[in-house]
Amino acid sequence: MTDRISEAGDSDAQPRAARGSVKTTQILDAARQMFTANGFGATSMDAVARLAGVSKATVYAHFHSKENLFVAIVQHECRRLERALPGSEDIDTPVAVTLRRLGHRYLAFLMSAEVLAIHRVIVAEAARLPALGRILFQAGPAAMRTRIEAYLARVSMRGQLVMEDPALGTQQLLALFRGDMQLRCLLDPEWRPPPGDVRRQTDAAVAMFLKIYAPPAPPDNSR
Amino acid sequence: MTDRISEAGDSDAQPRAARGSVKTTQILDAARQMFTANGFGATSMDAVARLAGVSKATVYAHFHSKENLFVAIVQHECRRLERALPGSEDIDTPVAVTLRRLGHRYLAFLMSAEVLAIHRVIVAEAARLPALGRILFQAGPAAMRTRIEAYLARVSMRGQLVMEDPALGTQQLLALFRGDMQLRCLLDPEWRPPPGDVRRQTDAAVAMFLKIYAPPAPPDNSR
DNA sequence: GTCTATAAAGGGATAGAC
DNA sequence: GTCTATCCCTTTATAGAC
Repeated sequence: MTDRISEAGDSDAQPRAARGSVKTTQILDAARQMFTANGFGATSMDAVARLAGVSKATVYAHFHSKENLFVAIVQHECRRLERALPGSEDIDTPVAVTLRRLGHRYLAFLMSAEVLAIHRVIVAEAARLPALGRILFQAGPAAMRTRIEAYLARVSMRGQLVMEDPALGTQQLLALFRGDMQLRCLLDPEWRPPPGDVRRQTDAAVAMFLKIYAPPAPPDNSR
Repeated sequence: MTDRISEAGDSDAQPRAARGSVKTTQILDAARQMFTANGFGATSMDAVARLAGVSKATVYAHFHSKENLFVAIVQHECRRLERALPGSEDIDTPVAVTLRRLGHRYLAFLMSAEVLAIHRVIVAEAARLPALGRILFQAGPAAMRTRIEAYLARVSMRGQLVMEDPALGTQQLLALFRGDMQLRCLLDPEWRPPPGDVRRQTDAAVAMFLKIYAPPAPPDNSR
């Protein structure tokens, strides 16, 4: 059990050397590739060092241990992910259009190779590093939920939707977007949604959502 | 990379010894515990042998390799899971009641420790053993979908629901049941849904579902 | 900080006796 | 089939020179 993880990992997952140094970047990049491609257990520090073009001792000079490096990677990826989340700023576009566009971008994001990879590696190690899962959940699903909720609350206030509980509505909308596509991609990496299915799924989700939450008799100017 | 997996694994994941033998059962049981608790990479054959109370050579006498043993475990668990899926047989109970009960059992099932564990270990190794992911998806989500779809089609034929596309309706219903609870449990093993949330979520899902698919003006005899 | 070389430990898998 | 003992390899991590 070489890759058993003792605790919640070192609290400082920072490189010991200068943060922006060239080698540090090379190591982080190589580690990201290896960890997301092969997972924690199947990635050796030798392989990381080789891919980064440095010696193994250099890797250890920058990161105390393998777990330390892993935590640094995950935190780094979470920051990237959070920045890449689709927004929904256009308040004047018809709600249906915004929601469809949002769903499309959300699904494309969720099922991109990078996001699936980070999900996989987190799920795999979550039992031994619970803190990482929480970090990812906050940076990903929770952040997304907050953004959508704010948007839904805003258009509700403007009377474009009738929604008592924006938190519930957000959960429902995102769940309808996802369907089982995300889980299926995680379980079967060779599976990809058939062409057109993403659009069909988002359209069906928005249609269902609006049947519930659209105001009683609005002039339908969304299509 | 000792735990890199070359191919789709041996096609026969059967023990070489008699199937029902006591030692075989002990080994399978020990391996299930270790794999689901620690994942593939972090589980050593030594540990399995020790927990099973046999020697390592005996383990190898029953299963050609570590991957072989892993595949056998996953297949075994999938059969167990499929048998444990909640059914929906009572055709005369009001639809709302059946759906609420179904959702409750579905969520309890999805978030049981055993199901989460097998999901985790599959997601972790899916990149290297894609066949396993497909097997689990067929045994789990796909099988569940088929059952619900058959039920929804049946009650639709009896006029208790108005639904053009039972496949779509099934996807929507299950997605609403899950929300983000499953993913959150996978990412953060220490997180559990707050008491009452499961019921609230299923009730909200059924309410939304029926607002869409209930017949126009039925005598509401479900509550 | 960075390298080469190596220590120390653990892993999967097998030989050979019974 | 089952055990004990062991082979052989990879892994993490470090020592010591520069």
